[in-house]
Amino acid sequence: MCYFLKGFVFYILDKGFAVVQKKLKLADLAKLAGVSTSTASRALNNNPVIKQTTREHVQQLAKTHNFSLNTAASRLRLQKTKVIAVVINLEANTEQSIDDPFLLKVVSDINQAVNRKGYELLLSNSYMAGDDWHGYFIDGRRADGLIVVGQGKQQSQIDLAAKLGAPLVVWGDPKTPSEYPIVGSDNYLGGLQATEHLIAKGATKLLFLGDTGHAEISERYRGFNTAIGHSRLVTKPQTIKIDITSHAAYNAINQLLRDKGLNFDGIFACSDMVALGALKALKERYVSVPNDVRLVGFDDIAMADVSHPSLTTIKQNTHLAAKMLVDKLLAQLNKEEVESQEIAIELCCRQSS
Amino acid sequence: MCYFLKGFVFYILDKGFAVVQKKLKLADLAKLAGVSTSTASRALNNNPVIKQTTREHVQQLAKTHNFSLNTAASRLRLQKTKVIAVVINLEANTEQSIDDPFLLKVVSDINQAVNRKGYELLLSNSYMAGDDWHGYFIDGRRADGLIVVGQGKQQSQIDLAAKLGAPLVVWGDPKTPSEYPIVGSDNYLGGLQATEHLIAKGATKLLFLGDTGHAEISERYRGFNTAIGHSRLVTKPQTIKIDITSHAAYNAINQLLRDKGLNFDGIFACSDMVALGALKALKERYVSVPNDVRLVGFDDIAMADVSHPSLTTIKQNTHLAAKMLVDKLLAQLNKEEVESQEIAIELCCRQSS
DNA sequence: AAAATTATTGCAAACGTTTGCAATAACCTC
DNA sequence: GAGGTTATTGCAAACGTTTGCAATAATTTT
Repeated sequence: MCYFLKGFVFYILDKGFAVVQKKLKLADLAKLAGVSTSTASRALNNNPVIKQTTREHVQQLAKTHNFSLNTAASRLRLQKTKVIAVVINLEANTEQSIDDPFLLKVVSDINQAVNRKGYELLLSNSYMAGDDWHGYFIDGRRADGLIVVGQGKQQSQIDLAAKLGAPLVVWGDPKTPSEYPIVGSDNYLGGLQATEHLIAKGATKLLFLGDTGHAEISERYRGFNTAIGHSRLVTKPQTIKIDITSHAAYNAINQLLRDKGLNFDGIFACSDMVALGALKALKERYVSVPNDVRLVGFDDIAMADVSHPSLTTIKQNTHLAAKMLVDKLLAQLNKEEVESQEIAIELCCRQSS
Repeated sequence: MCYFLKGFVFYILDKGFAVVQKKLKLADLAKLAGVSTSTASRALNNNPVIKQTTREHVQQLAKTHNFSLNTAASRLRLQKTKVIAVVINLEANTEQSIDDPFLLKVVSDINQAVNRKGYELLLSNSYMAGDDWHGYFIDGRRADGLIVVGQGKQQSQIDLAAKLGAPLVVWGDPKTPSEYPIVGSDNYLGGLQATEHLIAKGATKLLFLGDTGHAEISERYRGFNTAIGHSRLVTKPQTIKIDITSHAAYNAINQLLRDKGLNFDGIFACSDMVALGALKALKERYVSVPNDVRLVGFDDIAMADVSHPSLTTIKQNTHLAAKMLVDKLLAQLNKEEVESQEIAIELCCRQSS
């Protein structure tokens, strides 16, 4: 085949030896179809003002020629991008890292939810976006809206972006008062149920493992304390503040056992990774789980089910949460009012308790 | 403050009650600086042809006004996006899912490597991109290049995109002959070392667990068989073909133990998730690891170290691989010739063997 | 069959950058 | 201080869409 079009020639060599093919622009496609650029544009967008047969003709031609619109031009003209930015909001220093399986699961679920709505996903972080997220993403026309994963310890960047008018939603603790919608699990109830479960299983000397500086985790901690308050049998609980990593948990439990011996019989870990780190330390010192120590985690990551003993945990419904996040963001783009929303959690009772 | 600019007025209310601020365009910034648009553009790009003081003045002004370029316009004009698309290439049906921790780790490492080079990351998949990746990403000006994660079982989409001239690199098995560069671990050597290790630890009845239809895994399998060929003690090994998930592995080992009893004493699992699934099944039936069965995985995901017994595995250097992928892609954008590259693997000897 | 209505198309401007080229300003050199 | 060189700036076009409005073609009404 060989086409001549005003201004240039392009070849398609079917043999597969070489394919030199100048990119078709809409004007070229229009010429091939024998219509004006505007008609071609409308035809591709299935605008009913264009005659049915013309629409089909142009669309057919676009398909056979593998035509794709230049999104840069389109975005410039339309002032929207059909892109949603996901910002992983983690403290720069140590702490829970981007490698955290739970966070990645959240991102993956968001990705699916975003795609289902016909949007693309720009994966980002504060390293790229700097401090002024509104400027970078919205003014910069990189995305139409933001999904922030993680409230972080201080929320100044989120607050600023929201104040400047960036459409945004946050994965975090929905009980936090805020100007923007927050979607997340009922962390308080999760903490409560986890701890009640530990107590029901006979634990009386409880240990909380996690970083209460986090909004979400402080709610889980509140639930922990409430449950203990309801019980007469439980003596004064311990709290060990650690980074949200399995490694930190492993070290913390090791040290505790070394220093004070086994002075607890139930652990509520603020995340599954933390629980698994603790579990490893316990097993290495031949502390039986669940006989000597009952253990409950949070998240229900894939590993929870695969570990031995499998991990009792509070399941976070990331799939549903992702859908809610995207729905609320799109509603905002649509100028609707939206509110924070709590996602129900579920106790998954397994072998560790 | 209150600025008057030809055509509109905007206010910045410092009290924080409301911020109504029309987006500055380059022309506005130029006007504020008292220079032409072209000078402003060059100043922002730090073009040395512009006087030092002018450059600083404009840059300063841009900073105080939180100016950001409209990337849509910029991309249209420059014909490049400063975006790299990452395509997760998974079979639609069951199989290894996007939730797989190892894959997510790879994506996360790529994200970092991409950012370090000043590019952004568009996270995508065949659901969005359809069949014609070149058309969608490159012609559509969504990205300047593609990183494909996973060769998939058939590579028609990758081949097509490459043939059409899309700058692309693939995470996969670098020994596969291809028109495009593939970066990945030395899977053959990994399989070889893993299996030699099992044999060295005294295993004689070996079991391979995984899907040999995959390019990478078939290489690991080749290494497995080579190692066995070198040994006199090992009797005819078994191969169980399963999806690359812990669940499938758990079921497979359960069924094998039920049907044939413990007829193996060493397992080479094609991935850590598979190994962990197998481990769980073994522990539930009180088969001791490593005493009765030695177990080696592949990947070295975070869980490998946290499981109990911790998992001996072949570590894939995803961090380095991600850097190589990005470097090679950028080199391609730079019209340089690039080749496939093998990343060294490393045996991580832990408790399971 | 003319007039009025409706269906369909095309013209041209606009979106906000970047850059080749021309123009001017500043500086040297003799 | 005239002529030549260099440093600095601005004009205007171009990137490829989409869309308001005007224009034409097709259809209906009278």
